[in-house]
Amino acid sequence: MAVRGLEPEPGGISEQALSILISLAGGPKHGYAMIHDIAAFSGKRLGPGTLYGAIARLDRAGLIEALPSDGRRTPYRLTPAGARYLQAELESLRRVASLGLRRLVRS
Amino acid sequence: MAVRGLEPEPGGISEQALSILISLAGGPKHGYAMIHDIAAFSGKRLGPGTLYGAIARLDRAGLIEALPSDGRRTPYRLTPAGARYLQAELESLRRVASLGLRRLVRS
DNA sequence: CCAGATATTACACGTAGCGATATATCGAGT
DNA sequence: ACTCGATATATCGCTACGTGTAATATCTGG
Repeated sequence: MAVRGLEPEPGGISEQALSILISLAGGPKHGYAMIHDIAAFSGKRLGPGTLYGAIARLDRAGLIEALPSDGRRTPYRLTPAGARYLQAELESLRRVASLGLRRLVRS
Repeated sequence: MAVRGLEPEPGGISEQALSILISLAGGPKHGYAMIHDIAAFSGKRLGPGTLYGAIARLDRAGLIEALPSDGRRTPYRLTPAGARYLQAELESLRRVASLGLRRLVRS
């Protein structure tokens, strides 16, 4: 990661936290719904510890924010800063992944 | 990460460890050379603690292996398992990054 | 021959990731 | 109405990863 302290920049965020942002890019969701969404598009199922821990950190970092809760569910959505951050991160990721794949075919 | 225990699969690996694999996909390198290569293609400079820690874990996991050292430098290369793992990981990553970007433009 | 780049090792700290566990509520079936 | 499984979140503790820093040694250029 890190979202160390408060800034979204320094070391990047973990793949798990990134999954949360991607999930929220598809529209506001509460935690449990993210688990299913993320499992659907990435095949990886986050445990509750990972999920709610990461949500709390992303919230603190200002990349996501809570919407009014109905008591049982607390939905979250991307903040504008979160959307900007996610886009930059994904573009960089896609670039690096493509580079790696090009290197692999050569060898 | 993880490379938890020994298996390459369970939770995926960190972005830093992935950078090492990508760097080695471009040919065998010793640690210090990886730092420069990774900085060149990703813009992120790994500290020695991060780098050599991750190298040790990847070696233990069987994704990379050491080549004969000249005493001062110890080069590493991808193992076949490491190459297979890297390819699967990068393809999945590129898929997910593209999905995230598609979701972003819609909103 | 001296300074800076190269190259690696070791150590300690903070914290993220994760499983396990606990708790409570909702919906479907009987 | 009752039960069972799915839904939904909170919390705790362990492991180990990422990181900076410092120490060490060697090679190279001026």
